[in-house]
Amino acid sequence: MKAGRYRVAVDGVVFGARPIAAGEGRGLEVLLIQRGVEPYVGSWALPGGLVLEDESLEVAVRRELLEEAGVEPSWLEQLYTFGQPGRDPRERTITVAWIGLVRPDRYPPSAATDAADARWWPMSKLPPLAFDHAHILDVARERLQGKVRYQPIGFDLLPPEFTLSELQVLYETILERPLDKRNFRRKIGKTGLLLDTGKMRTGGAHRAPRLYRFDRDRYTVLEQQGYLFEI
Amino acid sequence: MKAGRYRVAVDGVVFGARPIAAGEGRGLEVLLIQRGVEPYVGSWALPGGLVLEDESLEVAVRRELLEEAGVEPSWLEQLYTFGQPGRDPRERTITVAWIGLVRPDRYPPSAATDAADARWWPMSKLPPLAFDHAHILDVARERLQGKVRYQPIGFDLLPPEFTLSELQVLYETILERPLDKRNFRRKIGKTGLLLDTGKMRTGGAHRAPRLYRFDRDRYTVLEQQGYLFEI
DNA sequence: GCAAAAGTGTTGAAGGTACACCCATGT
DNA sequence: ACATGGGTGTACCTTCAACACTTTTGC
Repeated sequence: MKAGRYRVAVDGVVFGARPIAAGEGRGLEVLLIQRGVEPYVGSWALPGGLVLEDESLEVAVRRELLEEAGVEPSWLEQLYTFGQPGRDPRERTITVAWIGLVRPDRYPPSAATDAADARWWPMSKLPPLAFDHAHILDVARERLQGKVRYQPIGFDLLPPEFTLSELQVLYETILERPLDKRNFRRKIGKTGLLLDTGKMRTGGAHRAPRLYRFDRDRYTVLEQQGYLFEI
Repeated sequence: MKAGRYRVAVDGVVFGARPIAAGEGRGLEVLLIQRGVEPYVGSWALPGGLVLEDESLEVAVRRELLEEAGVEPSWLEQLYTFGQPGRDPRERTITVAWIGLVRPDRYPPSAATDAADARWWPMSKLPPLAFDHAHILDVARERLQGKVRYQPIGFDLLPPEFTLSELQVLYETILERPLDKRNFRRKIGKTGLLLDTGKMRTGGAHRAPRLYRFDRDRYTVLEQQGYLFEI
């Protein structure tokens, strides 16, 4: 047994969620592409591909996500590296998996992009996945649930302006448990990271809710001062 | 620019700590090896090496740690993958870094092993490191500080039987801040994960402290029930 | 007997959880 | 007018932080 050189790939687990009416429970979605080549031709898979010679891992995954699925995640971080021999039937391939979030206003569901075979799948109704991608996706879901509680990444899943109910439903969706409305609002309010735009969302069937905006600049400042976001 | 095959390595950041008398403050230590070949010959580096053709990443890092430094970590998890082009001056090498803990009773400091050029270095007085290993070590230190608070891995740094003061000093060392003795004892006690051995450590210069043992089996059970350890 | 570490409880502050009603709007 | 989601405050309980003295042992 000797050391060799192996193919090195990156895969991106990109989650998205559209502004969902409370109660509707559309749920979290993940971006998958349909494979056009062997192996697993026709199967759905995480977008990704081989790392080019002069690019970093992060540049590689961003390039692949843009080429294959037309998305540019507003948040992206390395998830885990999967390197089990045999995970790719052709040849040993080590893949560095990344986890990312995409705002729906940047990537409308089922929109026409050059990636005709990319689409969002609800996490509750996934197709069979190629390679060990089901496992990777599972690791990603757990990481997202942990991460969202102490880093304000939920905002990367919402349009720039959103209502408190939308934010709450999003957190409930990710955490897979209900949250108390009044406690949630108090907690979010106390962070001081929400800006009241003064605007209302009109046109809904009921009382018009206030629209808020995430104060990203303020978070950057607070973060450097050691501030800990927590929900 | 095209995709190629790259060298894939694993590196282990192994932390250790000997039972330290309170106040002595010996601090956390990390295991380094002195390089015998170019590049960076004579420099200190993290133990590690290339992944063999039929081994998983975890097997590879365990093998390298045993071969190069003679240690078998009682806790080990993947840290991060570093793949910046140019991080190895010879040829592009992607390294999957791991973080581990070793109990001192398994690996006496400066003991003679077949790894003559391996030794513990105090985190406060590190030598210059080869490659980007200083950066990797920094990432590992932060991860350890975060991890130790909500996973009972501190016990992997102590001998099987230890005193509460030793445990507290260990936590203070890792977290780099003092802890209140009474609050610490209450918190640790409430987890129900410590077994009183009934024994005392005699031979010390002062009042003999009780010896405790970590109840690993009980933790395994509690963990599966969703129990969250927290200090 | 003294120096040094072991061991032990209480109190006040803060934060978390549970809970119910009125308000505004569109149909 | 009614159905639906928007929006608000309080009381209780749990948890966290701060704090000082007695006990045991070796020298």
